[in-house]
Amino acid sequence: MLKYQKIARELEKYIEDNAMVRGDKLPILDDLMKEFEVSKSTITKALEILEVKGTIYQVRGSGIFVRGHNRKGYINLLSNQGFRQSLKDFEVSSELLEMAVTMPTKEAATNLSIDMDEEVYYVKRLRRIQGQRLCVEESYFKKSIVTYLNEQIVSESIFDYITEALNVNIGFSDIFFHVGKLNKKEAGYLGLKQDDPALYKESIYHLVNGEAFDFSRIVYSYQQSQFYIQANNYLP
Amino acid sequence: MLKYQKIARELEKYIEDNAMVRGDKLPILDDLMKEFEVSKSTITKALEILEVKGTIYQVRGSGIFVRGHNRKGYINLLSNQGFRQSLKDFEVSSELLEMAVTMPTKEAATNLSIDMDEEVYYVKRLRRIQGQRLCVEESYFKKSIVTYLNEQIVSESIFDYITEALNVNIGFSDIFFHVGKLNKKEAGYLGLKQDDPALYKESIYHLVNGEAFDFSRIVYSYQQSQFYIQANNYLP
DNA sequence: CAGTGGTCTAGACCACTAT
DNA sequence: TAGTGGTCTAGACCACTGG
Repeated sequence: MLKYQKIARELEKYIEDNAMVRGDKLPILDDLMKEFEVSKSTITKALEILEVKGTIYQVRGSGIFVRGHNRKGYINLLSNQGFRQSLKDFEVSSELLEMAVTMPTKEAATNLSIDMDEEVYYVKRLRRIQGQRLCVEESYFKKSIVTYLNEQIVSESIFDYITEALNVNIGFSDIFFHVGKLNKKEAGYLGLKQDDPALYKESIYHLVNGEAFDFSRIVYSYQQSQFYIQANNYLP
Repeated sequence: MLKYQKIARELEKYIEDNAMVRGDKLPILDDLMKEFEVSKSTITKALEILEVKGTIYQVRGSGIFVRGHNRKGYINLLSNQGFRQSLKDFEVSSELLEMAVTMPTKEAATNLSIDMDEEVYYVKRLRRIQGQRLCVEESYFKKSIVTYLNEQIVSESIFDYITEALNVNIGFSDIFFHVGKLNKKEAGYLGLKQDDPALYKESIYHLVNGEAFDFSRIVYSYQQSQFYIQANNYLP
């Protein structure tokens, strides 16, 4: 593991362990350099990661402070490692509805930039949060990248498996969403009524080399879904 | 202006001017260093900004490539400079519904971390996109930071004014959102029916020193609002 | 193996904050 | 004005890609 990654993780742990909250001050740069026995740039890089993630903010001439927010029950929209990170305090479960090796739909093929005769894993799951139905997710994984899936894997975190067992490096993702009305089938899955509001989210995940490997479409129940994002303002 | 900011902007312009699309290759690091006559780290910093913004992605051993996406009509959820950046191809207008110097609501006071007797500017606007009603926005600006507003400013981009004329440096923002059903009043503003779906978005904007200065609550019409985010995956 | 991006260092100097 | 974070440099060495 890289030095700056390790430092970033340890600082996150430090914040967690000391139950630090918004506005609390972290040690100054000089002390962090001495503590971790690295150069200033390496500390800076670690802090930058935490800044981008929304964990801290730095104020020139003043110090390094904990960010975070104080609303409970919100899901981090950008946390793509399943829901593990943002909902670690919640009970999240997955019910497998369907799984198959198949050809992609036209929509999936377009979003994955593949031909319609290239095989994909299709996975459909109902996800619950603390027993309540949260969303229905349909995913298409390129079989050339995600070479194997089974019921066991799919009922846990697919992304953990992909990154750890298959050693796939995820680079970036494009997320699109809009609000709409549930159709009858969707409403059935979520235990709601037809025409009830819903959030529709489509994500395209890419490898570090830019190749798309996963297209997913999620319909969130309007009752359980509250999201947050922590943004930074670059380039004034 | 800082060197790396200038370089980042010029590279954005280069991509734009050459109508580059996803997958197109930019000059290699070495050439960029020579072209801009700066050190490797400075180029790296500029590229990092573009990477975080979702403009490019870098592949070790291969090159620097244009990212971007190809869906038209989507709003960048993280673009907080009004809608200028992401919707520059669209006609966006604001109709002022209400403006006053007043005391905050309890909700606004909480989110801004101020007392209920501290003055704020309250601004309520209806925003249109290509003539269609897009959203209703209510904002509370701390008067101690945003010292003056008028109808002219408010009908254009408040954020442009704040950053440029008032010289306020925006640091970061927390964004929360959920889906719900319109009430009668909201539906009236948006030209929709009661109980139609809507996206509710709350944002808290902070200065670089972490002080909250703007709390806003936006209700988006489900018909006009499609959003996107370009995310990066840090720390596997 | 050559090309290309990533990590890390040591240090100079700059810009903002708080007192 | 001392303290603290930000910018920038020059260079060594590492890791991945692709012919």
